[in-house]
Amino acid sequence: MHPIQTQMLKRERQAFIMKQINLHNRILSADLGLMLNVSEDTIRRDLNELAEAGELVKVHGGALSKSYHYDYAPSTTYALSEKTVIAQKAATLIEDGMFVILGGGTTVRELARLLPVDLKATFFTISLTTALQLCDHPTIDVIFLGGTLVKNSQISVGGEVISRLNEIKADLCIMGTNAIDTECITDTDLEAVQVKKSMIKASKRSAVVTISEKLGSTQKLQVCELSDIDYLVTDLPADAPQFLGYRREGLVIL
Amino acid sequence: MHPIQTQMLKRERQAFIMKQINLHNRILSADLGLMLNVSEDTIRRDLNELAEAGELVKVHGGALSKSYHYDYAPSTTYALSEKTVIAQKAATLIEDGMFVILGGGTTVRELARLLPVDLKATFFTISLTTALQLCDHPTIDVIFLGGTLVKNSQISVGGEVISRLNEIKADLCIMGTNAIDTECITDTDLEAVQVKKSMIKASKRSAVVTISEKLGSTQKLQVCELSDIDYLVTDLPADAPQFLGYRREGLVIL
DNA sequence: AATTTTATTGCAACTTTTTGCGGATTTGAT
DNA sequence: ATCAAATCCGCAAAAAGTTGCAATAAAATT
Repeated sequence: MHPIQTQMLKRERQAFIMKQINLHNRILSADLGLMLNVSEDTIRRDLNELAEAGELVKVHGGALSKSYHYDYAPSTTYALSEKTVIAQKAATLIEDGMFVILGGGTTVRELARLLPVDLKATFFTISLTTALQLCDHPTIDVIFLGGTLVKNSQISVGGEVISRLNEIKADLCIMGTNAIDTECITDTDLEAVQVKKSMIKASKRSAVVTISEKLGSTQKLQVCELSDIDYLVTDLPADAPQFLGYRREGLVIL
Repeated sequence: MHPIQTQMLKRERQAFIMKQINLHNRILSADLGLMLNVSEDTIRRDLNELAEAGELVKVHGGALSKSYHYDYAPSTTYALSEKTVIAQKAATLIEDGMFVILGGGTTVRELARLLPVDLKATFFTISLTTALQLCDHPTIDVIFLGGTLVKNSQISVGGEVISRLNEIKADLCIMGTNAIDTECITDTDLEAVQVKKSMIKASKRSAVVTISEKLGSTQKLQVCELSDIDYLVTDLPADAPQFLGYRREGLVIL
């Protein structure tokens, strides 16, 4: 990153700035000043002009690419399209007559929304929003596993839920997760972790649904080992390179 | 989860925070401070700004995803203004430290919405929507009484709920009703009626909330005699002529 | 080519924004 | 009730931005 020697025209300089922006999505005024060997005042004037022309977004300290994803979609589910893909894949795991335990989270809710209309199965859930979604389905049975409600995540936890789960032997359990790496599934809330453990124990098979962004992340509390789950469902194709290290005997990646 | 090295623009930092929030639904200020290598004060200021912009929900210690918040749609509620009046009157029955059982229906949900923000009490409910509404309250405890869900009313019924209710001795029970006349409270759904009976039995005192329109109507299944309830809360003033025939020893009309 | 005009640039003084810190205060959990 | 963590408040330093202006460079005009 050496300073440019020769005298530059304003046009060239601004072209150079745009190149940097498109390359790195961000740039600091101070860095540009050094690179172009002009005062930061000049840089700022350039950035303001380019911002005015809509070429970039000026912020305190530098500028960001217009395509930079700093504008978040409000009031809609994050990464909805990915979650829809996941939900559709996960839905194929459910067959008529099954007993299925569903957890909380927006991905599972999306699954609940996309269940085939003619499916006849029995669902247990600990999530208020998932339960509400399931109530919209005409032919399934829905059983809510009551308990103390965690306000943030709107799921029920506590001994009540766990002892109920101990009485159940379901065919399948589908849950989201906060974090997953090649070793284990982890989460942040102790109570929720307890319940998830029980959900897995109460099911013949367990599926974890998650957007691929979460692959490789870790939280403080362990739900289970990766080997304890039977299906991993993400938005990626099953043969994606991101699954390196995740593949093993007995784990089906969808 | 390694700290970020290079100097970050504020906007980038906030975008990073939003990503974490959307990914993990909740995040601690302390963790963000470590990840981004800035002071917690800065994180808090960011979180407050994002909260102000409606991008997330700020809580003590960190922030939550906005996607977990019950979006109440008041426009769809029939006779909302009457129900609001009722809810406000009924709310006066609840005092700090009480154990309260809440039923389903839009009037009760409205009550849940209008609880004083500083109320400290424990609520039991069988209604998904009432429970969701209660989850928005900062200081109360909420316990959902699980069971088989009735899809159109989104309440749980069945032996499960009833045996749970048998274990509870609450101070107050507040329920809506389908019909009420000078003799008794009646309803249409057998399962729901069973649960209501148990709710009343599980409470020292019982309140029925209903819009005055329903006064004088009758359904096929009896929940209880009018004398079994302690409070009748409607949109009418307590001395309204419509209450002729309803007044009796031990029934307070609000 | 000389000259006028216009635009660009850097500088200095001043304002605003951002950030971290100490201490008072509130909050949440025990 | 008690105690530690989280938050709030004000402040001060550093960084970034703004403005006016003079010097200089580029462009236009004669």
